[in-house]
Amino acid sequence: MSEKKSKFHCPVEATLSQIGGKYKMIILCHLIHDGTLRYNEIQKHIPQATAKMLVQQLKELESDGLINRKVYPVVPPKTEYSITERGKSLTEVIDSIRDWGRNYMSGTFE
Amino acid sequence: MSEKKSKFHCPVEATLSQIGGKYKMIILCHLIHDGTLRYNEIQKHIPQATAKMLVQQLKELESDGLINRKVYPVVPPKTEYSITERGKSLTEVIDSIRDWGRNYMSGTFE
DNA sequence: CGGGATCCAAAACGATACTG
DNA sequence: CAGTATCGTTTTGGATCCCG
Repeated sequence: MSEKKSKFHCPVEATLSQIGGKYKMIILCHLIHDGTLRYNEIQKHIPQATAKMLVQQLKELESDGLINRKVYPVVPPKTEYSITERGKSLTEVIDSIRDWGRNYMSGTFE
Repeated sequence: MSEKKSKFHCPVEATLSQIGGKYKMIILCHLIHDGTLRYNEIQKHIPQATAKMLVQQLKELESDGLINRKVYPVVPPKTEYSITERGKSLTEVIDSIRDWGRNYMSGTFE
């Protein structure tokens, strides 16, 4: 087989297909640097995201193997999210984006 | 004044506000590594983008100071795009994204 | 050749209400 | 607490035709 002619014209597209979602890089950034977080902790970090969006993005990240989701069978519910090894491989990407953003926000480029 | 309470909750968002558009990172990648390109050369590099989308993204990149647009007053028209110094500051970001994508495409993570 | 203008479809996103 | 379901809006993207 292997007639799969590669879905992507450019490697950049391949990366974006995994982390191009609106909140995905932000989620990864927090999970990489803060470690394991509960659902509502993530929500506090990203207050502009609605629950629907957050859950959706978390699910996609999980099914792409970038984050882990662990549900504790207790009441009230408790769910923890953490970065996977595969997710950690994005550390350089996320950090460079974060660093550029810091410079941008501090006015270095304006 | 300075009552601008910072539009971004996270530096990652700041970066995405500049290069988060669908084709922006791909455009920047080509302009960074290939140098100056004519409009139709960019289009050949990104065949899945329609003219409308491409022009839109190029305009936004230009008004954000990340790329230059030079129009030659000749017939037929000729327009060249190139990276600005500010745009070059994104080289690390773009390269890390491209590098991760290369690994992803070559199956390292699958 | 390098667009602009218009119209339209689809996807992304958000507000609200509800649930185990 | 950690979601799900539904609906409506907004944004994104594309097809087509037009222009200097």
